[in-house]
Amino acid sequence: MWGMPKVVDHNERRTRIAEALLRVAGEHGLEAVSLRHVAAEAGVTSGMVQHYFRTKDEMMAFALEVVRERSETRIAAAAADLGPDPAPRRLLRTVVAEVLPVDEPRRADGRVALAFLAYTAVRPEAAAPLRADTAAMLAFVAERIRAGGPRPGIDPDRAAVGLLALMEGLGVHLLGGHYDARTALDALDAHLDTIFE
Amino acid sequence: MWGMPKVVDHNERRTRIAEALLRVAGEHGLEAVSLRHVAAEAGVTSGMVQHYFRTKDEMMAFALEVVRERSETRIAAAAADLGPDPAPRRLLRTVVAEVLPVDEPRRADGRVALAFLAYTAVRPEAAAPLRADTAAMLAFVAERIRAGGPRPGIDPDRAAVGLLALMEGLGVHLLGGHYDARTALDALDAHLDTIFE
DNA sequence: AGTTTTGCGTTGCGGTCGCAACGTAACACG
DNA sequence: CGTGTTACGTTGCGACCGCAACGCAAAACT
Repeated sequence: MWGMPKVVDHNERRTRIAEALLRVAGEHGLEAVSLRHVAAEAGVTSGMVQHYFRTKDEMMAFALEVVRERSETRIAAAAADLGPDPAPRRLLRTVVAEVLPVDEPRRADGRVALAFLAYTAVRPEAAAPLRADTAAMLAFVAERIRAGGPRPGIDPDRAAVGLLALMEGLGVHLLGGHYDARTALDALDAHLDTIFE
Repeated sequence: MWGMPKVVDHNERRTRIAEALLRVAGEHGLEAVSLRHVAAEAGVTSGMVQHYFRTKDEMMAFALEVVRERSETRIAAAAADLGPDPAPRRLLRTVVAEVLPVDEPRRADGRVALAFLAYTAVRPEAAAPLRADTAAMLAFVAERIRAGGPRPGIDPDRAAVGLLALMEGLGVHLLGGHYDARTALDALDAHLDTIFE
């Protein structure tokens, strides 16, 4: 990345702007996301935002990408904290619990994710990366279930679908304040009990 | 065109406008919901919309109420179709499957519900009715599980949380096109297998 | 040194937004 | 028959929107 008139990490600026977008979206929803608003949150001029994103849709798509990478990183870190070769059940429980919106930072991320979910539901062309993400997670979870000695009669692929759906649903309900973190975690553990011995 | 200038069913008009709002939201998301747009969809002037809803927030809140009542009606109808005293497991499976976005009309409703979920996540003051709704469902499901002879070791309240979360998650994933209806229904049945004999 | 390229700010245009204000027509009621 | 009330329609204002256009400074290349 050499030889450009000004030495600026293009991608880093885009990321910084996208993070401002995510902050705005986490607080007031995606409908509050405008070029000027995001620019103000990022502490730059709206002209600069337009310099790094030719269109708003482009900015949105990039922000969605940032969200995905961020949660991927977070999950990987949580998994790494368990040390090498953790027991599958413990791994899955840790990863899922890590994503659940149980404290404010995680709730903010959850609100952003929910907003983008509704966003992609109406713009199918932007939903592809999310689909790929879930497919990867599905394969990973199924593999871990297989490796963890599931109860007899448990189909790992089916169980993976169930576990991820449970995670999503618990997240949504937690965000809505329908019950507290303990209730959600208890339900998670009870579900894991039905998969593993 | 008959004489009605004075004698008008206030609530019926509000509902008709709200339904137009839901159609707009289902197609283009909540951010496309504006007074003029909703008015056009409803085939009335924007002035009339303002006559029935003093503010946009008021219109939103009413529309949310309509969504809730509508799904409540739909669920009750599905339950009634099973005749008197249906087996709890069959009841629960029918009700949950009824709500899953497996065909276009249900997908449209699902998109609306998802949009409002993201909406209330950022406007906590509008989330109360949703919370009450889930609480009622939770109680109903737990009671049905209790009545259906759950497997030993199953706590009905915990299981109710799990089942409703699974339903929510399967719905979201179906909306995103992450897998097809059969996969979701298989996961649902597998989950019910872990609750009942 | 001069040219080019890039980074970034400023301005403003056409459009849409929520909403208040006002006008009007048809009824209800005295 | 006049008066108030309800049910709309119309207009327009101030704010905000995305985005194009243009200007300019500074760094890189020749």
